[in-house]
Parts: sequence; C-alpha cells; structure tokens
Amino acid sequence: MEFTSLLNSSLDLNSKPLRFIDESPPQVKQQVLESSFIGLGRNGVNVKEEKGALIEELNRVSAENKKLTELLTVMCENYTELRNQLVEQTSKNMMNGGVENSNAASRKRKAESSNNNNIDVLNVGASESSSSDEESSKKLREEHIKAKISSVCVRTEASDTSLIVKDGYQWRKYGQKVTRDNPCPRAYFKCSFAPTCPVKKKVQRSVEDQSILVATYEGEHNHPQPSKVESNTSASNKNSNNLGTVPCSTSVSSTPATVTLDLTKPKAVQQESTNGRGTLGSPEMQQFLVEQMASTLTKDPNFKAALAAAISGKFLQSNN
DNA sequence: CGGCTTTGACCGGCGC
DNA sequence: GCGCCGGTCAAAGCCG
Repeated sequence: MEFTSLLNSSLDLNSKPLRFIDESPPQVKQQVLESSFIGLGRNGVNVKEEKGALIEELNRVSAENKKLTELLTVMCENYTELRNQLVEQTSKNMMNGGVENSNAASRKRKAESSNNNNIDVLNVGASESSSSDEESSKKLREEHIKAKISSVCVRTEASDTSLIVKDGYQWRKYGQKVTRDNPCPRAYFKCSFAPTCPVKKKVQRSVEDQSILVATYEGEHNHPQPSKVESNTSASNKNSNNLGTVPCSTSVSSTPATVTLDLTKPKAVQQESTNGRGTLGSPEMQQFLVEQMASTLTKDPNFKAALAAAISGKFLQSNN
C-alpha cells in the first residue's frame, strides 16, 4: 500500500536512534556517549549509570516504535481488506439491481418496486397490451421513467431541519406529506430547470437515523446539470439547490443503487464517496485516507504517549 | 412581480 | 362500497 510507506516514514521517529544502536560499532557509541558527557562535569559512575538508563530508554522507545509500526501495518492491511469488500459489495449491488428503500413499506410502493425490477420483462411484453398505440407508448414512457429510480442517502447536520438535498439540480417543491411508516414528512420535488424534465424527487428523513435524508429520484434528466452550466457561464445562482462547481454527483442513473453522502464532510470526500468505484485508489482519496488515519492516530491517547516518548528519546539523543 | 414554498383539498389505487 | 394512504394540485403567502 502506497500510504503505508508515507506513514512509516513520518512515524519512524526513532529511525536514527535505531540505526545508531544497531548499526554503529560499539566503540563509536561508547565514544560519542562519553564525549557527550565530558562537559557536564559529572563523575564517571553517574555518567555510566545515566548512559545505561538512556540506552535502556532508547531501546524501550525503539521497541515501542516497532510495535506501533506493526500495528499500523495491520491497520493498513485491514483497511485494504475492507476496501476490497466494499468494492466487491458495490459491484454486486450494481449487478443485482432493485431499489432498497427501507422507508417504502406501503403496498403501492412495493408494487412499484416489483415493476422496476421486472422492467425488462414489461418492455418486452408490452406488445400484448390491448390499448391504443398512443396509450401503450405512454405507458412505456411512464414505465421507462419509473425504471430510472435511484435512492440516495444523504447525511446532514442533525440540526438541519430542511429537506433540501443539494445535488446540483434545481428543484421545485410541490408537496409535502406525512406518511404512515415515518413520522417525518416526505417532501415532493420536481425538476424546475427544464419545464419538460420529467424527473421527480422525494426526500424524507430516515426512521433509524434522522440525520440521514433519503432522496428517491424518479426519471432521467433530459438536460445538462444546471450547476455545470452555470459554472461555465459564471451565472449567479439564486437558488441554493446546488454546490457551485462541486455538486454532489447524485444524478439519476439507470442502475439502481443506494449511495450515502455525508454532507458534514469535506466536498472532496463527498465526491469520492459518491463516485464509489474506481476512485478509491485515486491520489486524492489516498491523501484523504492518510489524513484521516493521522487524525485518528493523533486522537488516540496511547499513540500520543508513545509519540511523546519517541520524541523525548529523540531529544535526549540530540542533546547527547 | 415572478418564482418558490406551504398546506389543505382532491384524486386514484388498493385492500377489506 | 368504503376507508386508508400516497401522490398531486392549486390557491395563498412569502421573499428577493
């Protein structure tokens, strides 16, 4: 793993002491240590005792450093394993299809869901319809729109009570309902960027975690993403429904999948989370992971203690 | 003044 | 047929 080496280099604070102890000939060590204490005006016994204590301390710190390095290696291995599992799971979900909307417990929504799963069968068998061509084509269009359903989970600040999911498109709210299976109201949005755009969006807070907004997109946009257009034309944005030049890429896709965005995290992270496959190994993502690991490590009191010991060891060595 | 949000009313599908 | 429920409409109000 690439960032393992990065972290190793930054964490190996006792690399010099290690080399000093392990690689230098014993005579040189003795000379250096003794000469270091010549100017201190101490007697020989004290100097020898202190030297022994320091070497012992250095050995201890070096061993601790080695342990930490091993621990980090294990962490990195675990991370790699988890990442592989995530990628595997994501690709499985993409292949299986189907909308996993835990909030949609109603009968009707169940029926819709089954329709979506069998959309290919419906399209193939559409010719058996006895209605007129106009009606059947209309039905097909509706089914096609329904087929383009994707569910997106967006984590927001708990204090944020609005049902706004910033995804780069312009939405007009046309209704709000409290549904039976969820005490939180469900908001209904239509894409307002293009009058002919058939895309609809439903936004509702998750029952389990109310800081998570579940946005369900129906249909496919027949126009470019407004925020991209606006960023190209430097137009001012009156509406708040986009993230400027860095929108959450939650555009409707034909492959039903649930994506979780964390709006409480930096935008770059959101993008990586949204993109999911293929970008986990990108330099930006690795940089973020390195920062994340560093942040996690610095919050660990044990790590802090070990780091302090290592630094104090280094200081002692440099003073000597 | 135009566009957006709010919210109560209405509609249609479904189960009993 | 009735009631429930999700989805949509549209009038009123708000805001820049």
